[in-house]
Amino acid sequence: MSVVQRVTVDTVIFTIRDTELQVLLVRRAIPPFKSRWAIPGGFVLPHESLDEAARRELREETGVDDVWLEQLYTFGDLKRDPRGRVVTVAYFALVSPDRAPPLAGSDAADARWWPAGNTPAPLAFDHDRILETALERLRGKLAYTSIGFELLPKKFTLSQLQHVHEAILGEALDKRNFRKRVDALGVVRPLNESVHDGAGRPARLFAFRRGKGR
Amino acid sequence: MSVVQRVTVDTVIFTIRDTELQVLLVRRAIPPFKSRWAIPGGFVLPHESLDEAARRELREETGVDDVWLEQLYTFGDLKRDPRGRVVTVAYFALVSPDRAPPLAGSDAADARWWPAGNTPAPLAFDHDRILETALERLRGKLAYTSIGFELLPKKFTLSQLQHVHEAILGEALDKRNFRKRVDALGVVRPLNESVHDGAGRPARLFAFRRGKGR
DNA sequence: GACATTCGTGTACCTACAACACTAACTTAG
DNA sequence: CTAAGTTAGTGTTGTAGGTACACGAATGTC
Repeated sequence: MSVVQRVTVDTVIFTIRDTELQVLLVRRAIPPFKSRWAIPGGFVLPHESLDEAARRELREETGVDDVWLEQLYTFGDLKRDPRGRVVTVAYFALVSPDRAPPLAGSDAADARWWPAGNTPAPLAFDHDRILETALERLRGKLAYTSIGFELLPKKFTLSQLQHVHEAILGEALDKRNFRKRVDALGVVRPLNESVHDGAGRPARLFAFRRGKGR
Repeated sequence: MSVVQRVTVDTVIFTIRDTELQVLLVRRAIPPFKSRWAIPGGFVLPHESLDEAARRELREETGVDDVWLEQLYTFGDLKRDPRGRVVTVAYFALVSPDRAPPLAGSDAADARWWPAGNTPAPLAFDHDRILETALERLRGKLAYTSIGFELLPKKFTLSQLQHVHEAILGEALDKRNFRKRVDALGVVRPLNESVHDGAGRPARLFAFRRGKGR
């Protein structure tokens, strides 16, 4: 059979750090695009499904597992890789900051978190486009799903949740309207605990009421 | 390089026939799944992008080009093909009934349109799942895009447009509310023509105001 | 010309979203 | 210990969009 292709998975890994949406990038050590930053990824091995390959990559880069992982889009332009055609199945992952490693990266020495809106462009390959696609999807799903909770620890305050939404959407939200909407969704459960970080009144902790996943 | 895979594109081709959403299937002439019905598709050739491969398949099956074509999802489970792993990038296409060939199929002798909700299950491979995914996407996009127009000729009546939506959603819609919504969208332009098919009052014809594409 | 068929139109209710400001609980500085 | 600073928490009102609902108009058929 001669119609074979090289197939990779690339995973856009998001987290929240410093009340900001950040993305994990690795610096390429070898050509092509040597020393440019790239979305972590690698070849799909013969014995694993696409989802398994994405999960393996994620584990290798961050050490975490059991996080939100979703297929994004498949890119297969002829000239996206100068070495010849490589089809890449892009995924995106959401890692809560309490599980995300501070500096990340076990194998790639040069790996770090970058603000999602301020990456060291241009990235390698067509990765700017992949990142842009991931951001669009993330923003789109925020409105009509509970995906925002994936970026928070199990216990969180409503202000933290609001900051996540604001970081992703890039705009300020009204506190009362936000809390009203969250309440109407019925997906959070108040706990009998508070936290007090720094100044101000202590905040009630909440937990996500899982419908499925996580 | 040993990490290579077989990659195919499969295209779910929709049209409207007899005021019903229908899908084009081909009957397999060879194993595996010999004589089972399947979504048309084929291998991606080395010199073409994924989009080009999908467009070529569509042209080969239906003879049409220049129709709505959108990438759906990529399926790469290990056992979706008994011969070994084949990654398939699924697309879906919307063909208006005035361009869709009545019986369709140039190369595959056994090709025909089936009601989308009543296909000869089980289909070959994981094609039932692919079809289901395509239907979900189509229903989802109907609400917030102008995708419904892709399934109509250039000139159409509002009743026809409503029938398209009802066929896809599988439920009856209120005529006045539907027209109000279409009018509010501002994407149709009334023509100074009417059609009269069979009985009843003649219907005004409308045209789609293209914002992009088609 | 009576009947069947499809086209075309408006109003009232209700629900979801947007705008908007103050009090509560705690820490820090003086 | 008191005043000032900081973050948490809470309701109401207006508006826009969605849903429910019924009849006259234009044509063909018997």
